[in-house]
Order: sequence, then structure tokens, then C-alpha cells
Amino acid sequence: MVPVKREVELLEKNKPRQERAKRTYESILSAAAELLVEVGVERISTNLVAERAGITVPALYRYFPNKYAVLHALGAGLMDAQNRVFQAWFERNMKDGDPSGLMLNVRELLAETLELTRKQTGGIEIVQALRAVAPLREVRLESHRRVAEQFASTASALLDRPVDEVIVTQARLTIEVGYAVVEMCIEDETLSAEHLLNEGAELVRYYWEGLLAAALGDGPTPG
Amino acid sequence: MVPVKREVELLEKNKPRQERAKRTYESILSAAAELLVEVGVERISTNLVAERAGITVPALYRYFPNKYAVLHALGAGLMDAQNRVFQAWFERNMKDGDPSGLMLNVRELLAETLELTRKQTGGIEIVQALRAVAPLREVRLESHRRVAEQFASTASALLDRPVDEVIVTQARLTIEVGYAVVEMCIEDETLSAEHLLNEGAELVRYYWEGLLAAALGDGPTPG
DNA sequence: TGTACATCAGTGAACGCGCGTTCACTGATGTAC
DNA sequence: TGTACATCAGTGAACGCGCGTTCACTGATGTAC
Repeated sequence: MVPVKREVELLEKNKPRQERAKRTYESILSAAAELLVEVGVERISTNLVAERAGITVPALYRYFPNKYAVLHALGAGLMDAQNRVFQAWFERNMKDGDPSGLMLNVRELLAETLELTRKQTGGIEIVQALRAVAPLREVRLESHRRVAEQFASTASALLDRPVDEVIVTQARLTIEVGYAVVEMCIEDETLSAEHLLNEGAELVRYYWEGLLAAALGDGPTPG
Repeated sequence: MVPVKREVELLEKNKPRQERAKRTYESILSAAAELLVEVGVERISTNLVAERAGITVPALYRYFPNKYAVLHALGAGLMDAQNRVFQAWFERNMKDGDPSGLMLNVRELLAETLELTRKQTGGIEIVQALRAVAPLREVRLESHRRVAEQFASTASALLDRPVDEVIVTQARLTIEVGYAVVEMCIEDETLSAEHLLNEGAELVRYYWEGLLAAALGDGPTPG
């Protein structure tokens, strides 16, 4: 069964220019975030969003061509914010280009990403919408790929190996595990976020210590 | 922002009794799986499903009260199938109650789960729907919790520690990482599934070797 | 300074359509005798 | 055996509603002179 291509315009139409317009634009995004929590991605509509934002539907259409574009803007914003958290953490722990401290502070990164995602209204719902809605899938994937590539190039220096497909996979897996931990904290209330953050950080640390030991011990690592 | 409770009837209504009815029931599930791929969870409707299944809408309503119940049946089926794969792998690698071989065969489990999920039409879309649609969230969480609990009790024997919150978290994290690896293989076509399965298995192995070493008193990592 | 005017921002009303859901009904199947 | 009958399975038609989208329009804002 070959999936049907679902091309959807995701870009915004008119950029808000005046102050009033910028407030309207923001109120659309907040309304969408609230409704993502309240009615879910499968029920959200431009009608509902406009009503919640306190504007009429044609006003929404002034800025967004459809509901996917609204979700896209919401998702891209969250991905950017997560990337900024990673970037800040990365630079803070790479003083003088020394990557050796990175693995000791993974918990901090996880905790900060969790805090950010919790603060954003509908944070987890936005992430899940990026996964579940096909036209938005690339937003999350591209964002994670970018972060992973940066991580991979640092890792390649640390392990003294070229940036090949394997190391990119290792980096990407690490990033994805990090986000999985954050999402588990939010999704499953029966789990302790504290324990999850601890264990998530340990998992990543053991992995890279293992990779490092293998690189130092066995020379060129076998697959 | 407190999420509104969205109570939705998820149980099936009449069970199919006659042969003809069982075929109808199955054709509803297949149609739903196909449409999940083609139009997505945000566009799927009972009208579309009935049309694709070759029946009229009231016939669908005979078995399911709404579209959530259809997705629930689809999701529960996939979770059960994944659990059976895990169960078979677990028993196969626990000959005579010895868990020491488990960590050496993680790749096999990941590969089998990947194959199963790929074979199921709309496999990845079903999983993402279970995440993104609030009334279905517990289906996936409960399933993963059950598997994790079994894993935790084995791990507690291995590490000679009681089944406490930490070990349950460790087990659950391991399970969730496993599924994350499988989902990455399907979602991101720019990644090599082979490498991902290798690295996912290594990640899990390093983690539990680390935990075991720590439990044994920081001795050298056993082979 | 005031005001005329261009541009930006948002409205009210309307449309056709697919949605979920229900009804009284017909047709298919299984079984008691 | 045949057939009458109970139950199961599926249909056709209808409903009110919210959906996405567009139109010609009014109102708000900023600026040139």
C-alpha cells in the first residue's frame, strides 16, 4: 500500500506588520496550543481556533492558508526553542573545545528540555502532532537531524573517528533517546520524572563510555 | 491549563457472530489501517472507513460506537502482537530461568518488532495515533508498562535487588528505547535500519552491563 | 500642525460538503422440529 | 428431510451541524505633505 502524497501548503501567507496584527498572530498560536490540549489534533479546526483567538475565521486565513500551517508554526517554534536549549547547553559544556564534560551533564540537558516542553502550552501534544500528521513529520525529523549532526561531529573528534554513517546513527539515536525520556516524563504520570532523568542520563553516559572504551581498546571498531 | 476530560466510549458494541460478520469486522479494521496511511488520523472518519470497507455506515456502527473505538481495536491489536513478539523472545532467551543471555540478543528482538510493525498496514501510523489521540493514550502506556514489569522482575533477579521504583524505571526506559529505535527505522528513511538496530542493541547492552557492574561493586565490566 | 490617502487588519454573510448518528426497514443465516 | 421462525447482519434515507473557504465590505493604522 503506497502512501498517497499529501501536499499541503504549510507556509504562512501575509506576515503580520502592524502591532495589532502581531497580537492577533500570537493569539492564533496560543489558541491552537490550548485547543490541541482540549480537543486534540484530530478535532482541531480553523473555526475553533479563530473562535478561541477572539477573531473571525477570515482573519485567521489572512495569516495561515489552513490548519496544518498553524500546527506547522507551532511545531517549528517548539523545535527551535528545544534547539536553542541544546545549543546553549552544548556551548556551556564545551569550554575551550573540550568535549569530555558533555557526558557528565546530560541530566542537565534533559531537565532543561523537560522544563521547556512543560512550560509550552500543549508542548507534548505539539510533539505528538508533529509525529502523527504526515505533512508535519519532516519538521521534527529535520530538527533532530540538525542537532544530531552537530553532536556527531563532536563525537567524531572525541572518538578520533571520521563522521561516517555509524557515528551519525549513534548521535541521532542519542538525541532521540533524550527526547524519548522527556516525553515519557510528561506522558506517563505513573513514572517519577526525577528517576527518569537520572536513568536517561546514565543510559547515555554508559553508551558513550562504552563506545569510547571500544574505540580506545580495539582500534577501529567492528560493526 | 488543565486538559478537559474527553471521555469516549472505546469498547465494541455487538461482537460479530456469524462468518459474514467476522469478515465485515476485519474489513473495517483493514480499511481503517489503509486510511490511516492515506489520509491520516486527523482526517479519518467513519464515513470514509465504511466506504473503503465496502459497507454502509450503519453497518460499521453495529460493531463500533465511533471512530475512536475503531482506532482502539487497531491499536490494541498491534500492541498485543508486539507483546507476543516480546514474550516469545523472552522465553526463548530465558532457557532454564537464566537471564544472562537476554542482553546478547536484543538486536533480534528489535529486528523482529521492526518486521512485525512494518508488516502491519499503517503500523507506524497506528503507533503515532495511540500517542497523539488522548482517549487512546493509555492503550500504549499500559501495554508498555506490562512488558516493563516483566522485564523488571527478571532484572531484579539478575542484579540481586528488589523490584523498586528505580528498577521499574530502568526497565521501562529500556523498553521505550527499544520501541523508539523501531519507530526511527520506519519514520526516517535517511537512516539505515541495520545500523540503527545494531546501535540500539548496543545502547541497551552497555546500559545493563553498566548497571550490573555498578551492582557488583564497580568491578570490571563482564563480557 | 492637520488631514487626505494608501495600506493593513479584520468582519459579516454565504456556499456546498462531509461529518456523526439514527431510524425503520430488508435480507441472510442458523436451527428446532 | 423440509420449512418455519428467531436471530443476526446490513441497507437506504434522512437529519442537523460544523467544516473549510471565499466574497465584498468596513474599520484601523501609518505617513506624505
